[in-house]
Amino acid sequence: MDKQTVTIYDVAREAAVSMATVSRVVNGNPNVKPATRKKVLEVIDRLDYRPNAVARGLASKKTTTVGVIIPDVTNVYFSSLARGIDDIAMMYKYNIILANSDENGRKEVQVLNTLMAKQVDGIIFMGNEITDDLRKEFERSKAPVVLAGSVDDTGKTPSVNIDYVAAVKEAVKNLIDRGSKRVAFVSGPMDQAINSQYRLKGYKQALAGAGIDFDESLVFETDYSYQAGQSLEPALLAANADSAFVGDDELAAGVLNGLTDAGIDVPNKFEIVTSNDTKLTELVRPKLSSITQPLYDIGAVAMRLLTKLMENDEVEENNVVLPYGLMKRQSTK
Amino acid sequence: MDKQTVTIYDVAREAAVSMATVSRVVNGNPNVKPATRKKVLEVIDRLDYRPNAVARGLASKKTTTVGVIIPDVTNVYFSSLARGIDDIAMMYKYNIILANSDENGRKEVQVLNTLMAKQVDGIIFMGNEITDDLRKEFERSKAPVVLAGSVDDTGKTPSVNIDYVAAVKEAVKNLIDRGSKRVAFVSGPMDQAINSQYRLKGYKQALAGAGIDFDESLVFETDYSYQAGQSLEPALLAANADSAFVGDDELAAGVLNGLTDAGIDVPNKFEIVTSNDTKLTELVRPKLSSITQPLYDIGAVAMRLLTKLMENDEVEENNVVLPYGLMKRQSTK
DNA sequence: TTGAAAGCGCTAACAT
DNA sequence: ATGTTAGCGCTTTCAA
Repeated sequence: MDKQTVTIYDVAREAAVSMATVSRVVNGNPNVKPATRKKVLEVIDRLDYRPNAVARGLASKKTTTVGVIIPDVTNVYFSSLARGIDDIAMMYKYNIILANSDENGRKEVQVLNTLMAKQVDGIIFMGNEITDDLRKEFERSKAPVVLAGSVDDTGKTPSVNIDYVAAVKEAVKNLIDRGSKRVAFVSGPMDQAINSQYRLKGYKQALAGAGIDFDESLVFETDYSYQAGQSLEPALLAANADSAFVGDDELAAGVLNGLTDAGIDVPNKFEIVTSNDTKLTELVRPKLSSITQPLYDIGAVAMRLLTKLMENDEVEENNVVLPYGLMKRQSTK
Repeated sequence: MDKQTVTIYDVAREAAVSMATVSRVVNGNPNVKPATRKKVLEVIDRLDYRPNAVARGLASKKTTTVGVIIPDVTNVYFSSLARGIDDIAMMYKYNIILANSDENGRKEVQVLNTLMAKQVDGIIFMGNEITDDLRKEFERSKAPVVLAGSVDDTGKTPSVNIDYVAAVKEAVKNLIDRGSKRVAFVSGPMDQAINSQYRLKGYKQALAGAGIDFDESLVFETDYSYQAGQSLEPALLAANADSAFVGDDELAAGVLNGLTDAGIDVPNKFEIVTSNDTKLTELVRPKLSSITQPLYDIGAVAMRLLTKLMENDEVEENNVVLPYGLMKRQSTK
């Protein structure tokens, strides 16, 4: 009935060798006489034998799959990282189990547990609020964990990022230097360390550098959505802001369009600089000036770091910081 | 050294029952006396026992993971489907192995093989060129395959789509009815059935319905990228087109911006209607009018269909067609 | 309601 | 260079 599955045993019998020998040729072990190898290969081909990765995983305790936790695949920032992760994973013969978390702590812990149950060899985590619960899970995981584009302020978890503080500082300084008197700080949830500990810090440093007092009323905490940005226009104007640093591109696109649709001239009356340099920045008009980040590379380097951790290779630096840049487009003068 | 892994055997010993009993309580088998269940649960908790999904997979021949082949996660159309897939998968306790294919036939076949080697219980395939090689793989797979947002013109593979012919026909008819004399057909690769067999057909039907002769020079075959669209502007004008149907949103955004940046007034001098109704349509200015598709649902329904196939449930219809719509925004009059 | 025991398909010592 | 033989950790008859 069922397409009869061919096992290593069948191959061994047909080729008149032992299972061990078949296993050796399948795994490229050099200790096989060319003649036998040829014979075995011939039988494998004839029977159309395909090794069962699950059985292999049980016996060898390696599944060659890694778990990837992502807030939302639909967000271009994260999917860009994911693409880098998958490409490098494939290069090193790993597969990816992808799970959306919505940055929901409960979901994250739960997913983490099922990934561990599935015996993944490693985990890449994206998400900006590393709660203690989460950190505890990371620690008791025997599979190494790497953060991609996500910070753990304790620095305990290996990670790949850019220097968010410096990047925001520079971006905001530029705004001020060009004459902006009241720079708004528009960010996602402040309970995420990346916003409260890093970006806000860079913002404050830029203000301090210019001798400007920090003004709480210029801080806009919202969620990462286009709509949220769009509806911010009245508040932004009410606060007398004349420019904004924004922590996410979709959010920034919303801010931009909200302003423009209300007749505000960007960049002449209001400048905007965003954070992630996703392709969205090129789609809108005016195009969004942005901090640039090597998105694909953040994912790729994170995966590469993970392979080293999984294979117990030397790792010089557990917290990799990749270079950022500043790209002037049309939303700044 | 190693965090000692707790096995079902340890639990059985500690609870003074057999492995079979432990297995029963773990799997919610009702044939266990409440008292024993309680005792076992208590030991599981105390030892912090976590069932090994790989061992379970080997013994039960079910891995509760499905493979998902996607052209590129970074494309919002596909990532939107992927999100629907993952949510429903999670709801039914499956995990997703996600693999990017770049719609490259060789890669697709290879990925398909590693997914089968990993004993996935089912596969969701996105990608619009189902070659014979691919179809052959589908057939010899014991795991069921479902296409999401992707057509197999032979209709042999279960799938979830909208009626592309009717949708394009209607979109183009609207353009013509509003006065467009020369509607361009801008699509991705023509070796993809969705373009050559479906969309083009709808386009031709609309022309025929209006008594307009098909003009080869109005067909623009390109790749699915923003840049490709942007650089199409001279050709579009040279062909004397006064409107365009475009097969992909990123591509359409490129066409729109290419035109606008060249000083063409959209929609007054040139109308554009796109195909996928991703969030990109709302980001650009003017906003893109589009065929609407229930993107998330296409993924969700595909995954739901797959669960039925995997569990041998009744399936009324193997080729599900979801409703489409037409959304007028600002790129059409 | 519970247990014994035979696998699932493979890897990895260990022998030879 | 090749074979023998334990497992890997679990599910699943089959008996009791």
